[in-house]
Amino acid sequence: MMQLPHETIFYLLEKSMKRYRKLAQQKIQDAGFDVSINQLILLMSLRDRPESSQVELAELIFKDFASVARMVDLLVKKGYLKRIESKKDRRKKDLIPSASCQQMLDKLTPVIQEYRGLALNEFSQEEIGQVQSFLKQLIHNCEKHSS
Amino acid sequence: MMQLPHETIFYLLEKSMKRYRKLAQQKIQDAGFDVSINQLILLMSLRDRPESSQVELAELIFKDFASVARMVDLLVKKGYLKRIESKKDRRKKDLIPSASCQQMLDKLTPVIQEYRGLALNEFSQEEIGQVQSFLKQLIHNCEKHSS
DNA sequence: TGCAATTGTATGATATATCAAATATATTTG
DNA sequence: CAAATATATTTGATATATCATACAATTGCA
Repeated sequence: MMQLPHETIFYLLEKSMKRYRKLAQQKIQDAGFDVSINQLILLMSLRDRPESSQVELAELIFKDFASVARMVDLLVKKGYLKRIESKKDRRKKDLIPSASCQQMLDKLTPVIQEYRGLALNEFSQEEIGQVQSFLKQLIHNCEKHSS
Repeated sequence: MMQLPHETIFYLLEKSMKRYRKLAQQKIQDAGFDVSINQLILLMSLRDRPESSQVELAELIFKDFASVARMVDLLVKKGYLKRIESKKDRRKKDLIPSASCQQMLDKLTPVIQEYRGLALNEFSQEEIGQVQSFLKQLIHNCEKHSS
């Protein structure tokens, strides 16, 4: 007897991510900004580690190199990033945030804190910590059994 | 002071889903089948509720109507489903699994149980239950604050 | 009954995910 | 140093996600 997909914890994981992303996207949009959560995460990660290559960014945000390359394309088109050939390693491109990018990130800080808080409302640090441990173990299990 | 994206629980959620899907997809492929996990979940849900409309399927698997319509397209092309105009409600299409679909689902049953088991290895029912409660509350929180 | 609102599906547009392959540059190694 | 290998990015192809729109059929209600 097999559990149906929607009865398993995996579908709750998926559903919770989707609901969270929906909330986040809506709050970002309500605040008047034209970035997706994915793009925002990329920009925040880059702000934290300005030297990151696209490969490093991809690892940091669990995305494929190809996805990152295309997200950077879009962010360049939107005027939030510049791609400049690196002098140290000419395979690489330095990713330079524009002034409008910085402004946007600053203005979005309270928005991000708001939706994170709404999602995690009423949870204790202990609870969150327990779930985090669980997820880390789950990730470890999956990685152990897939190349 | 704001946590960086990759320090939050949301990124562990995202990462764990990706790792799990990767494991599952690989096991399905190793078993010699040409469906994605998404397609498999759709087919399993449909097997459980053969009368489902595409709208109901979409709700069941947390996907958009448009996604489901396109997934059904692909499954029809692959020969796993037939779309037949419903007699009761001519807006609807009845989704009829082919014999090869049934066979595939039967053969995949142990595969699915295997990768679920690998991912959840060493967790107790209590732990899983706690995480499920957490996720349900998280989903509820997000839904409460987004339309 | 007849029209308005709703429902089920399909499609278009764009963003992202994933795999594979191409290209350019760097690094290693014989 | 030259050739093999590795790394960083880009691009192509296809699947999926999301929003919007379109259209047909159904339902609800005046």
